[in-house]
Amino acid sequence: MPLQQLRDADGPMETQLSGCGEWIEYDKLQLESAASNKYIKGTILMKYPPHELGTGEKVLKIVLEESTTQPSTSNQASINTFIFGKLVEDCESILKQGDTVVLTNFQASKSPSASKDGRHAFQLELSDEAGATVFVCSKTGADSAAIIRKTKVVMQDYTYVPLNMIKDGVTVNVYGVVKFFKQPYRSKGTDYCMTVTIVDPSGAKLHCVIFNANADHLPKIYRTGDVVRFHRIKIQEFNSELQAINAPGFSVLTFDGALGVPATPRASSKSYNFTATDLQMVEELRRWANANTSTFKTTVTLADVKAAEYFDLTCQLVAKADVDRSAVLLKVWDGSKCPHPLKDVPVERSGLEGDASEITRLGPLTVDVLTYDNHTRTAKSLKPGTYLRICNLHAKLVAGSSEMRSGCLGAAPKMEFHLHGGTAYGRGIMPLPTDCEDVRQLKRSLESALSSDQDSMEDLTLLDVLNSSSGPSVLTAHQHINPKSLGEVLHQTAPRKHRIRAQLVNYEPRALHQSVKLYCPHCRSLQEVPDDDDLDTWLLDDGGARAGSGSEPHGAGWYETTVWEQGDQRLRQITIRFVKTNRLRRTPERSTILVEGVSLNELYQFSETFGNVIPTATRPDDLVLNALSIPFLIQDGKWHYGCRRCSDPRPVSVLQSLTQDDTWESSAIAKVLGIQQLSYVFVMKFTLDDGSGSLDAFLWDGAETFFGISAADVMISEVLQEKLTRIMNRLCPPKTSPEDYPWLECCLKSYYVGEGLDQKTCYQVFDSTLAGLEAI
DNA sequence: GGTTAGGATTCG
Repeated sequence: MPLQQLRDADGPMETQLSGCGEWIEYDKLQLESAASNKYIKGTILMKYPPHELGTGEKVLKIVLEESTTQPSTSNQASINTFIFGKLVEDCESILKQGDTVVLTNFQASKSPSASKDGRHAFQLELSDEAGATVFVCSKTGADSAAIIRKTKVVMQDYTYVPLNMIKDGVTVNVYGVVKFFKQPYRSKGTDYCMTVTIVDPSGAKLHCVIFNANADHLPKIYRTGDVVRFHRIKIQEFNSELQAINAPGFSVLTFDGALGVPATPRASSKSYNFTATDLQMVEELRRWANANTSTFKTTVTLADVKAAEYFDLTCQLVAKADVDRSAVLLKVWDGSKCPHPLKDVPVERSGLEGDASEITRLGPLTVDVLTYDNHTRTAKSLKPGTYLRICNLHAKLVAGSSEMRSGCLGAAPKMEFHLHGGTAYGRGIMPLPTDCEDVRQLKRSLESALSSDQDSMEDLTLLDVLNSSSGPSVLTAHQHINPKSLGEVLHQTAPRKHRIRAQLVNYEPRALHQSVKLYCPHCRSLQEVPDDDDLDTWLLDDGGARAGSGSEPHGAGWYETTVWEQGDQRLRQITIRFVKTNRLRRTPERSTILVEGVSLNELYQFSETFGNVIPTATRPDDLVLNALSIPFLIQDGKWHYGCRRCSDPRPVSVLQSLTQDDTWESSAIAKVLGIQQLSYVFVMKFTLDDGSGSLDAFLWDGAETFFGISAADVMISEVLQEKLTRIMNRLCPPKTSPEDYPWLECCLKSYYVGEGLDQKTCYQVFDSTLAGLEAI
């Protein structure tokens, strides 16, 4: 209820306000968007006549004084307060000078008149759009008791002016499609600034300048073509053209301009009004803009960049380095290969911030971007791995200096990428959130680039892990290759494929359970499978310690909750949430449960009974996954882990989207939860010897085919673990002299790892399968 | 009730 009256008869004001949060004094106010858990109190010192905006919406200005009991000399003691929209009508008739009011869900912004009127440096802005409530405690209780109203929460009906209808001097609401924008940058004054040009089907365009002390409150525009909704922009004339500037109560929503993607508003404030009419408006503008694509820039990737062109690049940061005082180097990639010869910016490897193996692995696809002047500040703040849009990047062709010196005209000039200083043409670097449409598309390009790179002959990551860690015949898929001796193999350059015949004289790890690792197909890193002791500790630390916070997250109707106490060493509260589904038959083995506060033993027990078990933890407003060192899902007894580097975990509530259908596959669960699943792989090192030479070869990719056993299954099956032991004992028999070891035939491929003098040749067993396993 | 900017390439 936007306006409520409090009566003395109903008890002390403080009691009546319980539930409105905490009282905040004027000098503790902060520049934040509406804080729902705080209220502010004051006496009405002045009340001005309401004023109408060009939108038809009313504004009421009142001045509040902190306290009537303690006279204060502080200029913080009175504060300008602006009330917008539907709330004005009620406040205008009910509020009287001298009344005490309490305000919630207000927004504090800088007061531009503070230096003149000597009042508080901030002002308060209230609108029902932001959920503001005004409580009034009238002195003349008898009179106003008659006008207590039960006002319904009626949202303001906003009117939007077509861009060709706007007039000088009015404050209006508009919708438009972004034709040009400069991303937020620091102005020479006190605020961040952003300029936006919008267009609409009326054919007119409007230049807008938006300021805010907090860059987060500026429009979240990611690209031209985005749709924006501005509330309360003031129209004024500049250089004989109309321009818009943010007016008091300004708010903005931004939408992706693509057809068919969800119209999810990116808001400048925590609460906003969004109706079905808005949705129609967004869709209409999207249709119009997409039918007139000629007005917007086309997407350019590194593969299709032209010489001397300025373009916007959507990419991921791989590494960065300071070059000098005015330049920072960014190494970026977008999954495509730039066809031009590239100029590399010389920097010390030690000066590069970023994952060394990533820098090496992605090297052939990365480009060097030099950023200058004002952009170095942004560039320095970026973390490798961040997704970026670099706007107005200059693809510059430069003749190589050595070619110039040797007079070798005609030598291919090299391409350099510069982000020049200044903000002209929207120049700048913008980190993109991982959930935006452009990043989704970029990730697909990066993934496909990685998977087509799978066959490349280098894999530093794998080698790093192996170096730091502590008969039967074999059928090969390449019978057409003539077998070679290991002596010959050792004398040939890499990369090359060979078929060999040798004895397995040693293998590692000897403890076979250590041969199963977790592998991320995205970043290609390997990690150990967590052991039980660690898991038990992490589970109780992560889940158990916080369990029992009591309150159930909001909107929790999609599961049923059961809670009980468990008293072993320390008292724990176990929470089980049974996810409701549309299924007629709900059997435990087809059910999904969310568990919290459980020990490892209990987790094992639940996973034996229930089909899907998801360990969770409670946060104040949400149910979340635990740290990714804990499995995010146990499905049919299989423990699924997520990659800490490549996952972007979402609140567990997103699982609701699965309750409508039957797709409770681990991959579907991982996808909605934002988890990059790790797969179980075998990783072993075979020492092979055929008398002519000896070498170490890795067995991993293809190891499941080699053994005919799945690495994930071997984790949960003692039978398979015993079988693997028997296989290895057959291939490399203990208590037997080496000359009696069986001979294996298999395929080997060689590849280089490292650079320069550190380069070495490695070998990998591939495309090979053990035969005669039935007998083992 | 309004300083900042007010789209307009390029030193590197």
